[in-house]
Amino acid sequence: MTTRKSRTQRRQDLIEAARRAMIQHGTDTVLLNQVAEQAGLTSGAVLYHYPDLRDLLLEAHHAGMERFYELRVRRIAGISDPVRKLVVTIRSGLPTDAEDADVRLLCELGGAAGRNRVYAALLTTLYDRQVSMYQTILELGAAQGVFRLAAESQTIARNLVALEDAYGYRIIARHPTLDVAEAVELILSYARQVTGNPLDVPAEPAKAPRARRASA
Amino acid sequence: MTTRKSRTQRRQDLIEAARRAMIQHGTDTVLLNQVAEQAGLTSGAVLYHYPDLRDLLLEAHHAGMERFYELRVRRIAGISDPVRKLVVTIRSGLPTDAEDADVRLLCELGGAAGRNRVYAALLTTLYDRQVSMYQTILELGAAQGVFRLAAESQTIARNLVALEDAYGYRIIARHPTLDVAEAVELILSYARQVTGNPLDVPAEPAKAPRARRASA
DNA sequence: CCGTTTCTTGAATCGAAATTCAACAAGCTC
DNA sequence: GAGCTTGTTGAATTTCGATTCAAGAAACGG
Repeated sequence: MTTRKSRTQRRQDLIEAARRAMIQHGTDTVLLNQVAEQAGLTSGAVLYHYPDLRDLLLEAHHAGMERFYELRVRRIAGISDPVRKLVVTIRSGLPTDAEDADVRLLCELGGAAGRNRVYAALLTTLYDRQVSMYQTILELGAAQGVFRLAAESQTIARNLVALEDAYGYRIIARHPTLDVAEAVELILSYARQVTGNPLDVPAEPAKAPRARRASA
Repeated sequence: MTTRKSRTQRRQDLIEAARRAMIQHGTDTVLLNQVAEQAGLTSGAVLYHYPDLRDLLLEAHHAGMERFYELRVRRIAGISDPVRKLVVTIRSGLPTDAEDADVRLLCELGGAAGRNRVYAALLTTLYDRQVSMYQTILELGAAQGVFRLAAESQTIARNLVALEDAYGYRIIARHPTLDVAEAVELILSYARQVTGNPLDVPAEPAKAPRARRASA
């Protein structure tokens, strides 16, 4: 039936399938068969590659996180203006909408982190990396005299990431009056106060949006 | 074996048992037997009172949320000084530590909200109520001339609640360098900037801490 | 006390999903 | 293209938890 594939290729496929399955059915309610279905295989085949489903789920979460972070890094890679850089970073930290697959997965992870130390560690790492990212931007801007920081860069950076996270949850939970645009404004309100910069950057023309797997 | 109890009393017990069980095993991986065990009953008895386990879980989440909110309201009930009020409110929005039962349950809820509309609605309501709470405090302080608000009260209130939420998650996930005291400082940093008030309030002497059920 | 209602148990049943495994197919090497 | 390795299936088996239910114990009202 299904064409045979190389070990590494199939594992990659399975990780993607697991991501999709988890977003649809939940990190710890997803069934082996649901992952198999997403991959277009049978449960036996999945088990052949991952004798313990939990290993696969962990790898999938890891990959999802990595992808999310890498995407953000890539988005600001070419930008030199600190103001523009900061604004784009803020925008890239929020889900595109309530269906955003990457962020939904992260929310899932957040819920499980209270019970699962490995997931907790994963999220902690992501948080810290994002803080560093902001910190770099802030200090660069300060060095160039564009920002006049009203607190330590770490404090600001931590708060910025915290705001992103929290609004991510709200958006995923479909808050009726708190959409993406509103969340951006709320975070910008803080960022303006604390950088002493109006942060006037026109909205980008909508480019290719981030992958949206949860087509349910 | 177990002593017989009145309908309402037993239902109350079951809600508490469900709370404990969910914190230990996860909102949507908790087993009927685990709830029964927490209640010191058999699965049959649980089913007698709640033919559908999901109803019980929902009530338990609802009760947990209500308790969390009510506790916060009660904490600031007697305080008239807006500065003190604001600071106490900020402190009461964070978990006492990584084991804090109430907040762990809320995090669970957050993770499930992406898939479960009812849970999402529950959290949205809680968020909005907390925003109102802050908004009242902020406007009262502004009216008294103690605060000089640097943005709309709703904007500030939304950001304050968002920060609390996010740091709650970090603390529950045991971030190694972001403990409760640090989180309070981070939020206060924002609150100071935006109220134009130094918010100098000595730490309360540790009173009876919030219930900590997750003794696992 | 006696009968009734309410609550609880424990064992039996049912169902769903995980796990195992023999057979088979598709590449790969020489 | 024969023989080996690797990947995949599908059905059988096992496991585990939910569900049902007959029976019994505790309160309660007269």
